[in-house]
Amino acid sequence: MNIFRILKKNRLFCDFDDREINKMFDCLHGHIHKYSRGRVVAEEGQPVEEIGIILEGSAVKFLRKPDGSLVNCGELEVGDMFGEVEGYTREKAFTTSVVLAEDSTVLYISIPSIVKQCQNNCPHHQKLLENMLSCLAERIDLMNTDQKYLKIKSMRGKISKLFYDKFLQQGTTTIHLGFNRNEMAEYLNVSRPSMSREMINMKNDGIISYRKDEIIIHDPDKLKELADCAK
Amino acid sequence: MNIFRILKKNRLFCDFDDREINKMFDCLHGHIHKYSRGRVVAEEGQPVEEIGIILEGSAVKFLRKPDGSLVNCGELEVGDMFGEVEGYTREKAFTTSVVLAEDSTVLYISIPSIVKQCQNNCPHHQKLLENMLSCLAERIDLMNTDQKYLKIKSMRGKISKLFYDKFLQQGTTTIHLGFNRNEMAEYLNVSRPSMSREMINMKNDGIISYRKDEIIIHDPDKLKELADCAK
DNA sequence: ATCGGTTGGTTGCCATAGCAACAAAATTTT
DNA sequence: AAAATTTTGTTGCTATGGCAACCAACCGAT
Repeated sequence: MNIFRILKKNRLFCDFDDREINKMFDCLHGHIHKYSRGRVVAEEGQPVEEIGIILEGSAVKFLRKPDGSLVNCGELEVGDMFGEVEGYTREKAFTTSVVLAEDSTVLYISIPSIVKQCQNNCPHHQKLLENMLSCLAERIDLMNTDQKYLKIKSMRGKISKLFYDKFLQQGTTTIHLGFNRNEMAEYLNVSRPSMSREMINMKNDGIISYRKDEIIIHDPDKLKELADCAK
Repeated sequence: MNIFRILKKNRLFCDFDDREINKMFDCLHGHIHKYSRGRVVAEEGQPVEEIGIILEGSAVKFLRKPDGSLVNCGELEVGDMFGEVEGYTREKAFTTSVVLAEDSTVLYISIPSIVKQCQNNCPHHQKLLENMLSCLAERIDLMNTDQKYLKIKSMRGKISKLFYDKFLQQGTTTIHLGFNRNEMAEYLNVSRPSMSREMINMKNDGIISYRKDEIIIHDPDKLKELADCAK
């Protein structure tokens, strides 16, 4: 495990070199824990003490519904963190529980030490701070995007906007989703059969064709129009 | 206009006293502009130079759709700010346009100076920083809430969750919405007639009754159940 | 090759919510 | 107070999408 390589996947540390990260370790009161699969490392409603970063393994975020059932509401992979949002709210309480999906290693760093003046007068500290702000700001950006899909009412609109956005991102008429059908349906908050049905319609209309994860866009203009006028 | 009183409505400055705010004015390169109604103070896609805070007047946020039409996507009142999210993303570009709805006064503050070490070694600076982090973190929290409503598929589920949340917030079985029907329908992303129809059904089922902005909850348990099992 | 397991495709039926259109209050303006 | 405007209630019709259920294809392991 190369901890530096892992941390550079994280928005907080992405633009630091190994020496700099090493130096900051102390200021941030970094410490590492190993856990086995199934361990609950964050409990919904409980106070957030530190920010956790997954170094090895993976985790699932859960929301506890009042009837006691758990709803999966996201995954954490290597390099992902938890507690970095709740840690800076007034409540400072976890809004989800985090359960390790496999044996995992977690790095913890102190929340206040990111904003506090560094005693060692470490010049990287300010950069870290900027990264934390970016991290939150960009998350807001991302959530705005997600909301757009949710707000579109028609199936064709949702699908078109998703495909068109991928088209713009990837720049080719053959796009890769990075979703299987179930995940895509869940992301768009629709049922898989209904989504499938509409994809067939769009295929029949000559707008797209597809095979598994690969979508071929035959009529980008039409797709754009559908994506744009979708409310 | 009491600028201090206004600024204290803002999450950034809410826990400072007048003297402290005054002192920070320089560090933040604060400067004030007056504009007349209709002035575009932020243009979607353009770089964010500073954070703006409305001191007098109000503004509307717009998204420009590709066909050129503008979609209202939020209002700014006295004490609200704009650019505080985009200013900390990598792109540093406005994601919406901000147009003043009346003659207005705007206070601008510098974006980097919030994270930079204060030359005057101003002790309040760190507090400000924490507030900025809170501001973003709490926004994420809020957006998570909004998303919950959007993800619920049934009309009754949406309505029930909204009312039940208000019930928990306000602590009384008679709640005030702070929405008219149009706004409520827009917030829930549904059509007003359909929403109205379902509210009538719920009234007939003896769960609620209402008159304008005032909702009386007759059966909180039932409402809770509906809100909870809503997917 | 055969067997489970997963993923994707397909269908019919039905409840739901959108929409248009109008009616009735209620509130603001004159 | 009357008029105008906004807000809310009401309705019928229809398109849409959820759901259950099933089939087909694919994939990795024995």
